[in-house]
Amino acid sequence: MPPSSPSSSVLSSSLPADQQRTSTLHSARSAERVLSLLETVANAGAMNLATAAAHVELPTSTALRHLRLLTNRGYLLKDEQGQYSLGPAFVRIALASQQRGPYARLTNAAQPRLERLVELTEESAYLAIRDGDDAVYIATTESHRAIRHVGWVGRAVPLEGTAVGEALLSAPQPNRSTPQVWVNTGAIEPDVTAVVAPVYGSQRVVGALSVLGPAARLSGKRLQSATRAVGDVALEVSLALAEPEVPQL
Amino acid sequence: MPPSSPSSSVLSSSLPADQQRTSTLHSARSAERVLSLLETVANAGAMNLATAAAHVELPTSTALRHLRLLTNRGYLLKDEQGQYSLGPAFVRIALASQQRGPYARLTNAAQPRLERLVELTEESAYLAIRDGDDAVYIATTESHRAIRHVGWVGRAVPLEGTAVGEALLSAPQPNRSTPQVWVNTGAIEPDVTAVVAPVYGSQRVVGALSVLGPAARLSGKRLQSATRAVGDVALEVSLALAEPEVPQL
DNA sequence: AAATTACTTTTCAGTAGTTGAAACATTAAG
DNA sequence: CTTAATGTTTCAACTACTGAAAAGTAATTT
Repeated sequence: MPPSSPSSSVLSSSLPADQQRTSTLHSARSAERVLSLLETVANAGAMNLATAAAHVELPTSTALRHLRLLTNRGYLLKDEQGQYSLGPAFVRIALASQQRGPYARLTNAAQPRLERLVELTEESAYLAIRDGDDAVYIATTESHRAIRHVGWVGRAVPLEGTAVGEALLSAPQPNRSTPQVWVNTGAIEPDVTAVVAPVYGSQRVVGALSVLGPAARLSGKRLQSATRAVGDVALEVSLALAEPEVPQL
Repeated sequence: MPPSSPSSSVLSSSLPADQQRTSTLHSARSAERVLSLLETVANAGAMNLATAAAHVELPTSTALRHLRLLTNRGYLLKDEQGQYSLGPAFVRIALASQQRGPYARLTNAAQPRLERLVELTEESAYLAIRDGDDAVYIATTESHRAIRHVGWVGRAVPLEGTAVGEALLSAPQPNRSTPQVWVNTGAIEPDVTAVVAPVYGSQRVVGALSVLGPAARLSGKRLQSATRAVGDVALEVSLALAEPEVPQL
C-alpha cells in the first residue's frame, strides 16, 4: 500500500512533504546523477560538458563519465562540437510506449475527440496526465486560427494553482454525468485561458482535456460554449475508456 | 572491460564497432543496471519485480532498489498489482524532444512528405533513423487501404540485411540528384516489401524514407512507380533540410 | 609564436555508496 | 494448515565510484 504518491520531481521544487527516505535503504547516487544529466540535457535541448556539469553541480570528470555512459547506450548523442542532445534510443523507447504503453489507450481514445474539440471551440485542445506534482501535456490538436496556442506537448506545469491541476486532483464523479469543468486565466502565462475537465478511468482520474486559447477570445459566449464542449467531450472519452476494447487488427 | 557486457540487451544489439571501454575509467554498474531495467520494462510493456530481476540477472533486492528509484523519478509507474510500466516523466521528455530535439527538423521536414508518399504509392510510409546497429522508425503516415502496414513506429530493426540498413549506411551522393533506392522483400517479415531511399543532411545520411506494403501488391508497375516516388520525395526532404530554416513563430 | 583562456579527457588512491545473502512479511496456492 | 512464490527490509562486507589534480586540446589574444 503506497502511502500517498511517488513524489517525482523534475522541474518542480525538490521533494514534497510525504518524502520519507526509507533510511538505510541505499541506492541512488550515481544512477540518480545519470538521470539528472539526462533530464538536464533533454530540457536544454543541447549542452556541452562544462554546462551540463555546472547544471547538476558535479565535477566535469564525473559528469563526463556519466554522459559517456548515456552516449554509449544511445540515450544521448554527441556531435563534433561536443554538444550533447537526446539520442535515438530514448526516442525509440518513448515512441514504442506511445503505442503499447499504459497511456496508449488513453491517447488513442482522446486523439479523435481532441480534433472534434477544436472544431467545436476553434481553440487548441490538449490531453494532460499527472506526473508527481506536475501535469504533463501528452497530445494535442491545434486550432486552425492564425493566433493559437501551440507547443505545449511535452511541457510540464505545476498542479498547484492551475485548472489542469484541479481537474487532475479532483475526486471522481459517482455517476456517468458530465464532469465538472475548471476555468482559469493567466495561471501559467498571462492572457491564456484554460478550460479543463477530468477524464475518468475505472477508479480514478486518469487524465484531463484542456482547451487553451487567448483570454480575449475565450470569454463571454465563446467561453460558455467551450465549457460545455469540454465537459461533453471529456465524458465521451471516459465512456470510450470504459468500453471493453475492440480487438484491433 | 566487461568481456561479455550486458548484451542481454533488448532489441538493440550491444555496442557499435568503435566501442573500446577506456579501461580504468570507472562508472557504470548501478547506472547501467538502472538503464537496463528501464529498457526491459519499456520493451515488455509491463512486468513485476521478480520477472524484471530475472531478466537483467539481478537479485530482487537490488532490482527493487533500482525500480524504486525509477518509480520515484516518474520514469516508471507501479500499479496496485505490482506491475511496472513506463511512466509520465519518460513520456514528457520524449515528447519535448520531439519538438525541440535534434530530430525535430528532420521529422518536421519529412511529415508532410510522408503524407504525399502515401497518396502517390497507396502504401504506408515511414521515416527511419539510425541507432547503433539498428534502424528505428520514428514517424509514419499510414496507407488508406484496408490491408496496410502499421505499427512500426518505435520499432527497431537491424541494419544488417535490410533495405533501410543499406540506405542508412550508404555514402552520401555528391550532387543534388535523386538518391539511390533500395528494395527488399521479406527481410524482417515475409511478404513485406520495403522501398527505401536515404535522406541527406549537410554531410551525411541522416535518415531514410521507407514505403512498406504487402509484397503481392508492391510489385510490377506499382513497385516501379513506388521506387520513383520514394527517390523523388527523399530528395525533396533532403533539399528542405538544406534550406535555412524559416524562423517559426 | 608564445601566452592566455576555455574546455575536455585521463589518472589514481581513498572511501562512501552500493551490493546481495539472508531473514522477514505477505499473499496465493495446494 | 502447509507449502510456495513474490515482495520487502536489514546490514556487514567490499568494490565501484568519486573528484582533485594533472595533462591534453583548441581557439583567441598579445
